[in-house]
Amino acid sequence: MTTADTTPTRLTAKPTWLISQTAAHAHRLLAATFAAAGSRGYHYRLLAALQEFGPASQASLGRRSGIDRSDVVAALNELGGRGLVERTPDPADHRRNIVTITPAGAACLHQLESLVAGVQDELLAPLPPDEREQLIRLLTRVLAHHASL
Amino acid sequence: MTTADTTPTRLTAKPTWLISQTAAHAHRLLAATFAAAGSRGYHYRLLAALQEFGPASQASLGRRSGIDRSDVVAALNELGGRGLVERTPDPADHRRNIVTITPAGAACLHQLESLVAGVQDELLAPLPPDEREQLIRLLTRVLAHHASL
DNA sequence: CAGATCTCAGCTATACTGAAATGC
DNA sequence: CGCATTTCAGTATAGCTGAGATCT
Repeated sequence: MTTADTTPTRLTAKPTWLISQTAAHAHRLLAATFAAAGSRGYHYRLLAALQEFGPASQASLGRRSGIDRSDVVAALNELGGRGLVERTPDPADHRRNIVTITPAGAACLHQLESLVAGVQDELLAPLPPDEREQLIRLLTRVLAHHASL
Repeated sequence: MTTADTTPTRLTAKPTWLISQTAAHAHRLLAATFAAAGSRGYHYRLLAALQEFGPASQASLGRRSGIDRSDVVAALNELGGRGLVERTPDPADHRRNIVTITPAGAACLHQLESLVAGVQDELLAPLPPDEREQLIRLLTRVLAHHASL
């Protein structure tokens, strides 16, 4: 019993199991990649949102990148400490901070972007291009359905 | 800025994002379902492995259900406290415990099983049967590839 | 001896809740 | 007033690591 143990088909046949296990694997790949670059997933997501839509409030950033308001604070503290973003009070609405990506932040994002692209390729290695597209379309539809409740 | 904020296409186009977000949603559904039944994911996985393969050592259980040796201990403590499993020393190998599912454990698993089936249906609601099969096959292949390294 | 097993203590990332302070 | 924003403190799960004690 020191070697192979089989996983119950009750589990392996279930979509939730397949998705969770695949996500866990993706997370391992991403976490290792980000850690090697001194970052983590939240950093990449926030920088990407800033680059694509420009300066924004923290609440808006959180909604765009799917990160809780509470975790946005901590992640921005880390990014700010590394000089990758800047936080300035919004003169038009004193409740808000306006978060801006710095040139160093854009450079960091650029580097992370190519690393992340490599992970996509590694994760979907066993699938040819057309089946990768199929998988992407199916997952997109599942997500869209649950987002538009 | 109080309402809709769009997610960057840089993120939404990436398989790792789609899979992680779908997994997060699946996890929310499962966690809520398990919590309502006074259990959690690890409990279901362990009970399923016990039912499908019969009594086993903790190490073997962990390998079958993909749970770390360390977490198996805690989860079995909880299951044991509720009388759903029994832990007895293995007379043939004094390092091991033999874990057995009790009738109460089997009943609990039966109940969880139908709840979990409902979650599968809810998660894949937007997909017709043939596309559900497609998604299952694609994910199975991805997982198989990374398992057989 | 090497190696497997069980247990405990602790860690990280993700995701989330509640509440306070402030401002619109 | 209700509501949005930022912040902090705390919770829970999943997935780990390291170490010790015990046994094959």
